[in-house]
Amino acid sequence: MGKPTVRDIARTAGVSLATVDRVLNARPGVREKTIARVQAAITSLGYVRDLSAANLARKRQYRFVFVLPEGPGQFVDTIREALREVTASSHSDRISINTLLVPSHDPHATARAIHRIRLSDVEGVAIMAPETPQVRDAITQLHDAGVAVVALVSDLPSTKRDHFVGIENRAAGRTAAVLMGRFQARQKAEVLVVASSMLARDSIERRLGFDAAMQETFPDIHVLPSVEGHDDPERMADVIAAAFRTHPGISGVYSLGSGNQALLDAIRPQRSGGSLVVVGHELTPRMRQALVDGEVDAVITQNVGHLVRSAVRVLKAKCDDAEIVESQERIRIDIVLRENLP
Amino acid sequence: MGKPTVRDIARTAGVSLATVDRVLNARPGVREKTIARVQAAITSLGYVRDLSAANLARKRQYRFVFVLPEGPGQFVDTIREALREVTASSHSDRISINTLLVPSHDPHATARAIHRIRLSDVEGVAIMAPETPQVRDAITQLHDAGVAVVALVSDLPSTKRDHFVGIENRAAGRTAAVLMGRFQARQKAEVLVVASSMLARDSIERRLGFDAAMQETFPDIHVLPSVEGHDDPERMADVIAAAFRTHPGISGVYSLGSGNQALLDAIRPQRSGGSLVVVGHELTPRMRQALVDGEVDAVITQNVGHLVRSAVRVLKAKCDDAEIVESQERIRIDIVLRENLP
DNA sequence: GTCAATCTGATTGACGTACCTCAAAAAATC
DNA sequence: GATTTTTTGAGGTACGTCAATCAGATTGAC
Repeated sequence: MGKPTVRDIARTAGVSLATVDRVLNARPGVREKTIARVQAAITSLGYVRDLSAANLARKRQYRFVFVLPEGPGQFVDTIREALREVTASSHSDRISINTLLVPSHDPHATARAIHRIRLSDVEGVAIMAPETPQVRDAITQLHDAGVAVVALVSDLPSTKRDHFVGIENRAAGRTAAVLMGRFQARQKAEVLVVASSMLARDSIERRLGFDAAMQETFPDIHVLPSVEGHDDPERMADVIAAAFRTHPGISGVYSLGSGNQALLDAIRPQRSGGSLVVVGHELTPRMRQALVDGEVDAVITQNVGHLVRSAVRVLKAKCDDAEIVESQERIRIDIVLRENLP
Repeated sequence: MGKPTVRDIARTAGVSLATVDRVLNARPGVREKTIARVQAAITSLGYVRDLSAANLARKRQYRFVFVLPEGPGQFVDTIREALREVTASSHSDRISINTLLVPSHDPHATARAIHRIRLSDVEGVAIMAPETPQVRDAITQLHDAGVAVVALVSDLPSTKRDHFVGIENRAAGRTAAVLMGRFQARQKAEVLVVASSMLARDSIERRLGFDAAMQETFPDIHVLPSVEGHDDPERMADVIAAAFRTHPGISGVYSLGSGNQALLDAIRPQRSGGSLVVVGHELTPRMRQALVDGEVDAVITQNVGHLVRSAVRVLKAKCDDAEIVESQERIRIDIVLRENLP
């Protein structure tokens, strides 16, 4: 005997198909007592509704929108690339994905873009944006319209988002710290922290984690105040050069953000005989190359493919209001060395 | 307009539904010319067959069998646990999974178990076992009967397996080496390698990778010949004690296998004032605890949840003969420190 | 006991595909 | 040109569920 169907439930509960249907889909017009009878039959038979048949019957479409920053940036590029892949392959699961690019660092534009989403045309939205009042309001509106919302990469904790898909950046910072500390040749060392403000919250959390872990585990390592390059190669070169001039003993560089091109270029001339440990975030093509070339020693990253797929799965689960498989959706903090490059 | 259906194809190709059906399902009785016409219509319309509707119509069931070693061992336990989860949640995707436990290290029993699988009742098999002639023959039989076969955790490269789901153990060994080397406080060091023969091939490959990377990157570190504990706590204690007596300078221990309980117990008494770097494989509950307690410095592992889900997805894809999303199915070599414990 | 409101049953037609049959048309063979 | 073979068409049923209708039954209020 195959899996039990609605027919079997109807039979064992002693009701008609129509009633079973009403119960299953929480439609009105069934007495409490009858509902209970049907529920009992369902559990006793171990019935699980055939979602694909159901979706077929109701011509269900999952329409999701991903709101991503538009600006240049290899990390966002890898995410967009992963999203393209997922978009193509999830076509067959009745899932259609649209991508909305908004200028980064422009909360108003982000909020406007979200507002422009035709609520009746969309079941779920994934948002990668810094948390600002404008964005918060926009998310509230989405949520109140019954649209599922997940925060991507950077959490939006004080909004009505349903879920956060991304890594815990504090732990990522701690991880970076431990690698930085253990990779140092000497106990005493000076480490430079470079910020490139992508998503403010992420950088701050990483920095906090980094400092905390450093202090706990490597009290002899001196972490310098962070310097910022503001995505400008020339400025970055100046800032880095200045830092190395002031602190000739620097033996480690930790890059908080993901815009690493300028930083890597700026560091290169500073490498003297001594070994310099470089730790950064996000496995972009550039960082991959840097690992291979030995320019960077470790990259803390998150699997963007997993990230995007997880976001889609979570959105879908929210729409079906199904359970989320926590262990599957937890994004791991990946440590990538040259040796375990994926 | 929605997605094109078979009807649309029939219309634009100027043939009947039956013919489209014959073409789609590669049934005989259609002229080459007509097939071409239908194919043209399919591509021009961008038709993608609705798999869930198709599966519904053909009452398709994916019946998979996982052949796993039975013996004790926390690593296999975690796999079984992950498999239980997947089994439960994939019920709704027409996927039913049975687990077959066979005594580990018994190639004949493994082969017998595989032979006992009723070929007509199964679409795919995932096997975690060492490669032996008996197993190879059994897999050949499966393959010839049209059953999809994937090797799990440990590859079976010279068999007719369709796919391997697991990490590249050589790279895992290299990764372990680099961590071991960089975590050492001094350049000169002695490292003990401990084997616990789980799946022979894996250990050998890890060892090869470990040695190679050590030699390349840390020529000053002396890697001792590996010692074996044979899963026997007392023996392990003796062997370890002996090693530390002979080489008092040991400052690193690398455990190749996954049976780490006995090893950890054996190491504890040997810890003197000097720092001892311990690197092992597989994030079992015991290893997790050891990381938290600082008994172990790094664990090279693979995400067992991902592993099992990937195996299922691959088996399903083979059955549908659909494309495999390589990037999704590549199992990463995870480096786990205390700081990035998932 | 009547009436209305509330439940329930029976039935039907989708959804997109698979698979089957039977007959008609076209092509190949002689 | 007649015969056989191959190809195609038309149509139906089924899969498990949803959604809708309409008629019938039960309930509760008065």
